[in-house]
Formats: sequence, structure tokens, C-alpha cells
Amino acid sequence: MQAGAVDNLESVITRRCHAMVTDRGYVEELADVEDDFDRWYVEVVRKAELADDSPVRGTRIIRPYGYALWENIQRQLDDRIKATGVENAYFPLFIPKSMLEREANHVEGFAPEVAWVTHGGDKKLEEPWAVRPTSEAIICPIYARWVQSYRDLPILINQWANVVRWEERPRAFLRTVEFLWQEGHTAHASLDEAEERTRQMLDVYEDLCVTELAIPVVPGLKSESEKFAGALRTYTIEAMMGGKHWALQSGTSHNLGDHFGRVFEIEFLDANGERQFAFNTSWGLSTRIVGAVIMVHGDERGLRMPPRVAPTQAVIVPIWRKAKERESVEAAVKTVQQSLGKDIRVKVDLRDDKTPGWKFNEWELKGVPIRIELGPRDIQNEQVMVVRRDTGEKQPVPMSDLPEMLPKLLEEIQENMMAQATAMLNDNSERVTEYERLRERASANAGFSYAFWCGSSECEDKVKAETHATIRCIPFDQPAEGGHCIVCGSAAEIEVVFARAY
RNA sequence: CGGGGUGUGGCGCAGUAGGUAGCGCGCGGCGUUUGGGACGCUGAGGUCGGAGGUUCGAGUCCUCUCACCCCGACCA
Repeated sequence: MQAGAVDNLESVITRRCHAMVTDRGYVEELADVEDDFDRWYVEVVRKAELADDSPVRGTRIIRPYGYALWENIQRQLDDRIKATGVENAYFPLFIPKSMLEREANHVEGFAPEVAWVTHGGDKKLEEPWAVRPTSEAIICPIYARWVQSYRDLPILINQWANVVRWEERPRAFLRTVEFLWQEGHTAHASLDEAEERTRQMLDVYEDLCVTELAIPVVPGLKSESEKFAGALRTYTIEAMMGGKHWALQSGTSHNLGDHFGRVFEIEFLDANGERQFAFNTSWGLSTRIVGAVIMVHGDERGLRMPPRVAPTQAVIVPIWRKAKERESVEAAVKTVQQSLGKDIRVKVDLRDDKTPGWKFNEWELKGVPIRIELGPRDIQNEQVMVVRRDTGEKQPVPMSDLPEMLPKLLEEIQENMMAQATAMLNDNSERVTEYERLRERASANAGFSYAFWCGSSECEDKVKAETHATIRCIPFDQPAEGGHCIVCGSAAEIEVVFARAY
């Protein structure tokens, strides 16, 4: 036996022992979700085939399984957006430099992360084009053309698009140089109406997260320093990720006031014949949300897909020994599959080069909510074995009960996952009154810390510099009475959420 | 942009003293297997990130360069 072989044998033995000790079954080569969450994330993304590395720095390939998840989320969100009266359209990828620079705060905010097109073929452009980091600067001037009268308002448009932001430290789904999102852009005749729309769309995002993704969120207002470049105010939903309990800004909605209306001259005559500038909103939710699904629900065995958006809701794994058995098992599988109809997304794993055990592990890694095992013994008893991904619970179910039982079970899993995610959020949130406690919690990755804040950027900056925690939002849900600023101790009216963020 | 690290078959790695590459996984074929990541036999696959240099001879030594990863400042 050669040295290499011995080493390898030892490493295999070590892995097996480790697996037994930590009770992780046969899940191999996946970093521990508690000990090394960042590596776990990277590995899950790759092994579950959600995304792959790309030859271009900072960009990732979204593989079919990851894209299917995104498409399901997209569909749910698109329906909700349209239900509020918004229509989809498409605006260009490129924005002339001068247009991007019209709104001062906007340019300043995005300048460091804009990619520029300077040449067309071998001809240098008169004026460079920005690759859109967001589309206000190209959409608003068009709106200006479309609006003359208050009767032309509101304009309610959404687009599904890719955007580019030159990020330094990319992470699959969470922060990539190019990413996919939807961006809604509306124009209104009054600030009140714009405000109403801004809040309405934040509610849409919250509903999407809670209802479809089983992700509880803390909705609120961003502080001045955290708001969108050029906005009057920014609302956000903040979700708590598993592992390190950091926050992830999961969707934002901006009331742009008339800042963009003025600089892009979206001017109209109101009912009194007075000239006015339009009020705008913009709101976006990106593929980043896929990262949230991974990090909120994943466990030591890999992903756990929320049933409502799971690309595959149930996978049937046939089991056989002999060719004869195979025949009858595959026939039974077909019958079961047909009995389930089109209401649930079922996949049958007929691969004969993988053992059932291998398939179990793979589908668990991929987070399929329900596994159905069907073998000779089951055919005998006219049943199947049903295994829940969320609890690992395994039970025999009569084949005839399956069509009725499965949709219910999927809902139950969805609810259970929401309950678990809510428990995680609550268990890792604390109201703090001492600065030292805030510091402790930040360094211990203890989650969200609720504390009073006087509103000064000095206090905000101090916390950020000393603890790395930032004000994630000023929650809508505020305590009845005021208190004292966690930093300076002066009287404070508002409570904020401090947390480290992705 | 500052600090640290790594580049060797698809992936993970080894390569001791310079002598023109090796292991595991994976992959193809055949056979036995299949209720929690099966096994045997057999086969294909790399010029060692790139450029230059030292040397009879470089994966190994030297110089330059590129890329990627990790840690810090900015971000949906």
C-alpha cells in the first residue's frame, strides 16, 4: 500500500468518525453550519447547484436549480406588484454620463460602483455611458416626456432587469457585480400619494417574505446615513440570517420626494393650472433574497426550501434490488406520480447509477421539502414512505391518501419553517439599555439589539466604528414611551435595531 | 486600496535532495449491487497560472507578472 492511500484511508476514517460524533449522518464535506457559517454558505451554494463560479471576477453563474427558485420568487412578486396596478416595461442598460450626474446625491452615492462604457467598437464615445447601477437617471427623464398634466399621473411602472455595481467583495447572491432584480419606478402628483405608494410596496415585500419564503422581517425606516442616494427617505425590511445572526436588507422602498422630479424636470400642471414637479418612488428586491432563503432556513444537512417556492416540492426515490422489482417499482412510481397531478411539483429520481442512500443525501442537501420512498415492501402494503426535510420525520402513508395528504403536508412544513425562523429572530433579539451590552452582543454575533437612539449621526458612527453594528432600521413598531440614547445617554424618542449586516 | 495566503488532471491534494508528474474523489466501459452517500476489474484525462532567467536538465531555484481566496475600509 502506498503512502497516499494510507493517508486517504485515514482521512476517510476521520471523516466517518467525525460524522458519527457530531451526528451528522453521512453528510460529508459540508462545513459545519454553526462553527463555520460563511464556508457552509459557499459550499451549500456550490454543492446544491444553486450557483457556480464565473471566469469574470465578481460575477456568478446562476444554475438551473437556483434560477428555478428565483423564478418562483419572481412569479409571486410579479403577481403582487401587478395586483397593485403597476405595469411592467423595460428601459435601457446604459445611461449617458450627464444624465446619471443630474441628481447630486445620487451620483455621489453611486460613483464608486459604476462601470463605464467608453468605446463602441474601436471608436471612443463622445460621452461615456454608465452601465446602470439602478435606473432612476434614465427613467425619470423619460417620465418627464410623458407627463404634462396631473391627468398623466400617476405613472406606475416596474422592470425586471440586471444591474451592475462594481463591488469589492462579492458573495454569491448576496453581493455580486451583476445582479438581477426588479425595480419599480412611480411618479405622482403629490408627496402623500408617493409616500403611500412607498409604504404599500414595502408591505408587498414583507408579504412576499412572510407568506412565500417563510422569512419574518423587521420593517422600518432607514437612518439618514443608510438611506438611498438621492431619496427623501428609505424604508426597508430586515431579515435575520442563521449562523451568525447578521441582518440582511431584503427589500427597500424609497420615497424620492421631488428631488428627481426637479432635476429631471418632470413638470406638470395641476388641477388649478399651477406648475408642479412630480414626486417619485422607487423600490427594489433582488436575487439577494435567494441568499436569505439559504441562510435563514439551511441546516447542517444543507438547504431547506420553503415549499411554496421550492423548485421541487417532492421527490420520489424508487428502490429495488432485482430487475423484476425494478419493473414493478417503476410502474408504481408512475401511478403515484400521476395520482398527484399537477398541483405539486414532483420529481422522480430514476437514476440507476446512484444508490437510494446517495439520493436521499443529495435531495436533502438540495432542500426538497418532501421525499417519497417507494420500494417492493411498500408496493406490498400499498403505501409509500414519506419523509419531511424540515423535521426528518418518516412515516408510511397509504398510496391512496397521498394526493390529499401531500398539499397539506407542504403547508404544514411551510408553517413550521416560518415558526422556526420566527423563533430564531425572537431568540436572538434583545432590548438593550447599556452600551457595553450592545458591544458585547455585536462581538458575540448575538443578533438584533433594540436600543434607543438620540438621532445624531455622531452616536450612530460611534457604534459602527466600535462594534461594526449599524442601524438596520427604525422599526415601525415603536415602544410606547421614550428612553435614553444607548450611546450618549440623552433623551431619545426612537428605538432602532442595531446589528451587523451582510 | 492596506495585510495574509494559494496557484499541479473536473474537484481536493502530494511531489521530499533539481532528473521531464502521483494519490483520492469524480468521469467512461464491464460485472456484481441498490430501504441512509456500494464494490471489483478496467480505461481516459495534466506539462505543473503566465513570461523570462540559472542549469546538461526546473513543478522544484531566481526575477517579473497575472489570477483567485481570506482579513480590514464601501455596498441591494
